Order: sequence, then C-alpha cells, then structure tokens
Amino acid sequence: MALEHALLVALREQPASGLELAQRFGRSIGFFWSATHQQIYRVLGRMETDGWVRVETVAQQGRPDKKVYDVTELGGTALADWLAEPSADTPLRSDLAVKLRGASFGDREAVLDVVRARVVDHHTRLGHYRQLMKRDYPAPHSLAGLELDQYLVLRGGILMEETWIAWLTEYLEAHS
Amino acid sequence: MALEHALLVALREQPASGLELAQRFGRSIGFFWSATHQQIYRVLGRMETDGWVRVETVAQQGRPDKKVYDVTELGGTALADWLAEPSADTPLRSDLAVKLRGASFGDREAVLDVVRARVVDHHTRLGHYRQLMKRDYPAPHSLAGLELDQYLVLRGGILMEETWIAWLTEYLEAHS
DNA sequence: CTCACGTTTGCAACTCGTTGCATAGGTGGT
DNA sequence: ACCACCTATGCAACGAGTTGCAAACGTGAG
Repeated sequence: MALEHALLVALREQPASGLELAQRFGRSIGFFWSATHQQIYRVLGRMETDGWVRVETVAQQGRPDKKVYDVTELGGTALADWLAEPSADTPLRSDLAVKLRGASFGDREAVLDVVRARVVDHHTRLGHYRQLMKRDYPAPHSLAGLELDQYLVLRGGILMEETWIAWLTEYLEAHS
Repeated sequence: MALEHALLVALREQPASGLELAQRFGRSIGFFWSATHQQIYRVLGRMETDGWVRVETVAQQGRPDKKVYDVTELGGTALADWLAEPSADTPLRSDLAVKLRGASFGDREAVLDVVRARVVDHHTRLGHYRQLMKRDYPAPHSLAGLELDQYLVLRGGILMEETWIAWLTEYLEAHS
C-alpha cells in the first residue's frame, strides 16, 4: 500500500536509519500512520532492491553501526507520482464505535467504563499535541512550504482528537 | 481483529445472510467498519465451527437459497466479554495525511486537486448521513437503548465527516 | 572475565484484508 | 435453446501488518 511512500516522505525530510524512522513514526508522522520497526526494515529492504533508496553504513561510537537510508532520484519520482494520484478514503475501522453500537448486548456500565478510559487517552494525546504545537509552531501565520505542511498535519491531529472527545462525551452524557 | 464482534453485533440486531451483512456494512455499521463479502463468508464459517452462530438455510422464490445466521448463547457471551474489554485506540492510517505532509516533494497543485476531490467526497457522505439522520431519528431526545446507541454512532460519523471537511478546508485556505 | 543490559538489524510464522476468479441457481430476452 | 444478467456462496493467492524471537555489537557492573 503506502508505507513505502510514508517512508519516502520521512526520508526526504531527513535521511535516517530503520530504528530512527520507527521512533519518528511514534511521533510526528505517526499521528496518521504507524509502523513497527520490523515492518520498516522489510519495506526498506524492498525499496533498496527497487532502487528507491540508497544506503550508507555509518559507524557510531559506543553503539553498533547503523544503516542510514536516503532517497534516490528514482525514489523521488515514485513519490512525486504517488502524491498526484487520487486517494480513496479509508473507512475509519474503530472497534470502539462497534462497542458503542453493541452496548445493549452486554454490560452497559462496563462499556461506559471503556469509553471513559478512552476519553482519558484522547485528552492525554491532545495535551501532547498542543504542547508540540506551542513548542514548534508558535507563529503559524509566518510558515510556508514544508513547515507549513507539517504544522497543518499536526493541526489535523488536534482537530481529530477534539472530535473524539466531543463525541464520546456526548455519548456519556446521553447515557447518564 | 474484531470483525467477528462486529458481525455479532449486526446479527444480534437482526439475523441475516452473508450477503445481507455485506450490504448492511456498506451502510449503518460501515461508518466505522467495512468488510467485503468474501471476508464475511470466511469469518462466518469460522464462527460457525466455533459455535458462535447457528445457520439455517432459507429457500427464496426466484432466487438461490440463502444461509441465514443467528447468534448462539455462546456467541452472546463472547460478545458480552469483548464489549467489556478495554479497547486500544487505533492510529488513523490516512494516506491523505501523508500526502499533505509530503506535498513539498511533488507537484503541490496536483496535491491540492487530490484534496479538493476528497472534500467533495466527504461532503457527499455527510449529506447522506444527514439524510439518514432526518429520516430515522427525527426526535433524538426520545430514544433509548439500542436505538439511542445507533443514533449516537451515526452522530459520530457526522462529527467525523465535518471534522475532515473543516481540516481539509483549512489546508486549502492556507495554501491559497 | 563474565553477565546483564541497551541498540540495531533482522528472520519466521501468523493473522487479517484484498483481489480475482469460480460455481450454482434463477430470470428474462431473442 | 441460448445468452446475458442478477443473487448467493465460496476458493486461492497475494500483500500488509503483528508478534515473538534471535544475532551482533557495545557499555558498564561485579
């Protein structure tokens, strides 16, 4: 699918090793895409044989060598092509929504507890995002290009978290 | 993951055949969970061997027989158990977000076109949801139990669509 | 020196989801 | 009769994602 392309975007922003990519995915890009290190290694290998990335082994002090990947010209055009493709919108895949809908068929109070726990999660994440926002983009109106895009994606993460909280709160209030 | 449980919820609402389930997933429950008929057939088969559902072959006039599935007691308790489990929140997995972030590395105008197309999609879907809302739940405050839950999930679908539109609109405006 | 620990890379097995195709019953047109 | 089409069920193959484990390298503690 498109983990390839997510990696291309990440590597164009900054060349990195597999593990560094995995860590970055836990942060910024990971708002909208996640991947484990095993998956990343496998895909990087495939991308290397396809000639989308080149690799350079870098010695480190006090640590094993790392293999730093960078995007080739071929990879760059593959990315540009993909960016221009129409993208089908993926249905949400939320198991929590299924639980909300099915609450009548189990212990409703237990489901409400599950929902309350998730509200806490979303608040935590939202707090984290807002902190990033304040730290990295204190003056959004002066941004342009890559930085503006990064800001806008973080902004989307915040909007999504706020929506989850609003929705789940509405659910809890309707059932109280 | 939890397609099993989504099917249990659907079948508890109304026993159905595989194809009917696939069609319903294109609608109501499908706001937050989708599945093709092949996948549904496979999972229904597994659920039958596990004793979660029972099956009854129903003759129809002018059509091939269909196999109507219903939830067993064992399936009911499996569902109730799952409903009470905490549910980890799934990262969003949106390839559009990756494109937004990577737009600098390709043709920005092309990416904006992709975004505009998606805004249209979301508007279409939102219109559809609002129509369902008006038709099926004209008086939300009088709802309770299963119907209230169904209403609230549809409500969530609407909130999500509105958020997508708001976000993508903000993106377009920032780049104009 | 050895052992526990952390880092980086990687393999293997499994599950889940998608795509393409196949089969079988039935309708209606020519 | 034949063909095109719809409904309903299903198989097989592939690709994507997850989980558990392992190997290789280095540091620091005892």
